[in-house]
Amino acid sequence: MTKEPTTSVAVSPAGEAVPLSSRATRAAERRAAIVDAAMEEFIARGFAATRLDDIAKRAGVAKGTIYLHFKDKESMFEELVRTVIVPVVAKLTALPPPTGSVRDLVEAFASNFLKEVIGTRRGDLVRLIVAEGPRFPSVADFYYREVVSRGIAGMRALIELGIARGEIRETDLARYPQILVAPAMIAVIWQSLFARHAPLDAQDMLRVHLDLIFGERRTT
Amino acid sequence: MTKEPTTSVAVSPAGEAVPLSSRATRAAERRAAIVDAAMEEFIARGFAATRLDDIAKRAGVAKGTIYLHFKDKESMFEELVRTVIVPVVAKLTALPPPTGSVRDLVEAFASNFLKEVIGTRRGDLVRLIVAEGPRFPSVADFYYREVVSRGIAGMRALIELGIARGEIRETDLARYPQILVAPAMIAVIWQSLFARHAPLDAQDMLRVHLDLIFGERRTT
Amino acid sequence: MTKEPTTSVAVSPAGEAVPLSSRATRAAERRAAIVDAAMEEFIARGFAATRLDDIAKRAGVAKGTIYLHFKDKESMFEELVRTVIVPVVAKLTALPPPTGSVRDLVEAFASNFLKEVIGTRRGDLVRLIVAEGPRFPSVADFYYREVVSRGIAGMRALIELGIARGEIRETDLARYPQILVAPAMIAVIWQSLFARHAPLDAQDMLRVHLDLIFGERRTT
Amino acid sequence: MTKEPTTSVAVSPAGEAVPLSSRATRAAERRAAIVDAAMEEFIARGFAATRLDDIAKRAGVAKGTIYLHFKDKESMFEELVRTVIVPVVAKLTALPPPTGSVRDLVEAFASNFLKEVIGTRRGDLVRLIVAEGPRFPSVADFYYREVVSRGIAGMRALIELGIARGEIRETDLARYPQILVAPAMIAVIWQSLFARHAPLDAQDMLRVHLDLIFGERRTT
DNA sequence: TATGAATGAGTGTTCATTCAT
DNA sequence: TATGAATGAACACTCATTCAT
Repeated sequence: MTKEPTTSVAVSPAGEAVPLSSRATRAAERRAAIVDAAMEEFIARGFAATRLDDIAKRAGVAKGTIYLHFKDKESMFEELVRTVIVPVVAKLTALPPPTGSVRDLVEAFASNFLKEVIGTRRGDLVRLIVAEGPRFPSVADFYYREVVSRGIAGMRALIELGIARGEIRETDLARYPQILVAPAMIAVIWQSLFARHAPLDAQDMLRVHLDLIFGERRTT
Repeated sequence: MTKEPTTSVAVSPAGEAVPLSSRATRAAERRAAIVDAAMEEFIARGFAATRLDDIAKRAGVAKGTIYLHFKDKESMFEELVRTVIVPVVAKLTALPPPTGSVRDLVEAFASNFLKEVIGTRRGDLVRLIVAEGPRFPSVADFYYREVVSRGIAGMRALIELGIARGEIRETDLARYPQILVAPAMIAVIWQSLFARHAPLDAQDMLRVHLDLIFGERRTT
Repeated sequence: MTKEPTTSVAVSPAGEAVPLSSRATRAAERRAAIVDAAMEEFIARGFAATRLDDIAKRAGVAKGTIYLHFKDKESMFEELVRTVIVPVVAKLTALPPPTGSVRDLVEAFASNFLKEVIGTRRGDLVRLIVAEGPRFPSVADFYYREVVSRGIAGMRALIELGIARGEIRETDLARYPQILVAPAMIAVIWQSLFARHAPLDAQDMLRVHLDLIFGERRTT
Repeated sequence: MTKEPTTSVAVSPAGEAVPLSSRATRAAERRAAIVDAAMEEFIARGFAATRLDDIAKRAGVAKGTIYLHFKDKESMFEELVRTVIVPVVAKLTALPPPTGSVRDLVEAFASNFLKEVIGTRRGDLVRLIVAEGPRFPSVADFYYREVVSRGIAGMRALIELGIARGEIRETDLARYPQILVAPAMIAVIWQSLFARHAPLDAQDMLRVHLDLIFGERRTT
């Protein structure tokens, strides 16, 4: 994903293959390559310790090229987070059809989260935001506005639905949707930090947690 | 606490009047001042962005002095985390008398955690470790060994006791003590990142979470 | 003059209506636009601090276009000075008819100089040459050969005429025509540097200077 | 002058020679070395084209050392001009005893100027200020305030004295002391730019100029 | 032991120049 | 011919580390 940013369709300098990559396309590809590479590096080393040289090398572009797309290192970091988060938000907003039990909904959600976030680049991004948030208020703000507040609102709606339908007994839970997602967040962080000491079966843990909330065991 | 480290009469963790500071005492004081200052700076800026100059200034010592106590910046960071964590571990190990209900125990624990960690320097330390862990495996290792694994073990013991006594119904919880502490960890991180967007009543949230686990409401 | 260089109908130094701009005309226009823009920028910032980007933007051409007209930044600077200086030299050479007194001649000359040079772009060019001369020997050489030596020769001729006619008493002046033009040069530099501190009435100053040389007061 | 900035008294690592250079002295020496080196480089290349690396090398210090004495390149340039100009001002202010004729005074002054400025580093400094003044208003301001305005005032006083004593006929000259110094300034610039094309006998030229002002020839 | 001046490798950023389109 | 995206060498400035005092 990060390795081959240079050509989109044809490589042959001869010409037979149609050069489908317009100037704009090429530019977009380069930008994407830079974003990917930067993501990788920022996650691995944090903002301050990341060298633009390394990003450029990894992206397969010259250092100066970065400055055609981003004002400076800080803006790059900020825009990067935005760029990467937006599609996640999109998926998050694309709520699944409200059929079946609330538990099913939440479980589907959790399952998706497990697949898409925990142990992936996106999970590392969460850790990155936790790490750099205090030094990048704009990033923390953006993340709160776009992800956290929406996520909390969505969870709250689900919880209230669960309460209304009698699936959830603990009515106060609606005041703290954070509780619903806390184990998932912990799982994300755990995988980054302690996976090699004690691997965590995130899926099973989340199931137990849902049992706690929805009251009964599910036979998977 | 961090501002006046140069005093030669000293406070001493215990409290008796100190004999006017021997050479060794002076050295220990200086080291403590450096540790305090470094803690503050590392938390505020992260490892890479922290300047030894600033640490020295804040500690009231010359830059060179730091090198009389620590080999280099990395070692300082690693030892620092150890130094600061040890007393926390001590308290954590000093488990309270096993009288009363398990819920009472856990609640006392949570209350202590609220007071001692959330919204304090120590809470920030947790975030710091999350942030820098991947780049400082030794720190992550140490933290896992000294804090996390012990904490998990302790929680598991409590949970098993709760199950044995019939206070906790969800027997699988013993497999994932992380669930018990997840909301507390989330609260720590939340305060660092989103407090100004949406302040979180950590105490109330933890109570709701315990209601979930222990099944019934507590009248505070 | 510098703002709208892209016009395709053109002005042509002469004045006749231009035949809708041939390819060659277009090229000449572009080159002129670049020269104007470069002049402006070099004067404002000096050679080293001037960016080709800015010149291109001001000239309304792409950066690469500059390289179709000039080999590189240095050549551009050198050719630029030549290009701008040539018409000045032309005027200077077009000595006015030698009628009337020498003082009248010199005064006409000074008056022209005041109008055409002091406080104008051309005056700034003089300062630019003073500034960059040492780093651009070819420019200094060219300027000396085309402007200074001719000017000195011309002044000397005038002075000798003045001496022959008895208008100038100080015969040694012929050895140092620089003295004749010194106040004018100082006025040029003064306007660039100190005008806002203490504006200088160049015209009046030159009159006083001529009184000094020609011995009597002139009633303006 | 610029080459040996490192030790002030003794070199021998042995120790017999008294190490007269205190810490403060050493620092002052280093600063002086940097100032000298910077002066040399700025004069040779102008502000923008001068590399701190070269200044450091020439001064015999590490690049970082420069930043112990100056905030950045700009401040260095500004302070440099101040530092170098101040002693000149001092001499200028130390007006010679007002005995003898005004012409004698002015001639002494000119003679001193010839020796101390024309063809020396200080003369180049004047050219440097002319060159960089527009981009460093603070430098132009300082130069005007400390040198130009004082110089003009001093010259005017002399001229008025000359008029009062009947040595100077042209009473309007008092309004433009610039005329008095113009040839000297021109000489300074001429030496920097055109000396190799046509060397100028500045001393003789100034004498002719004074003849013009004071009316009669002096037998040297 | 403590200092802080000095060092110089390292990094973000700029900009003249090139070249595929 | 004209473009402007891409390049990468160059440069100002920083900061961990050393060491003479």
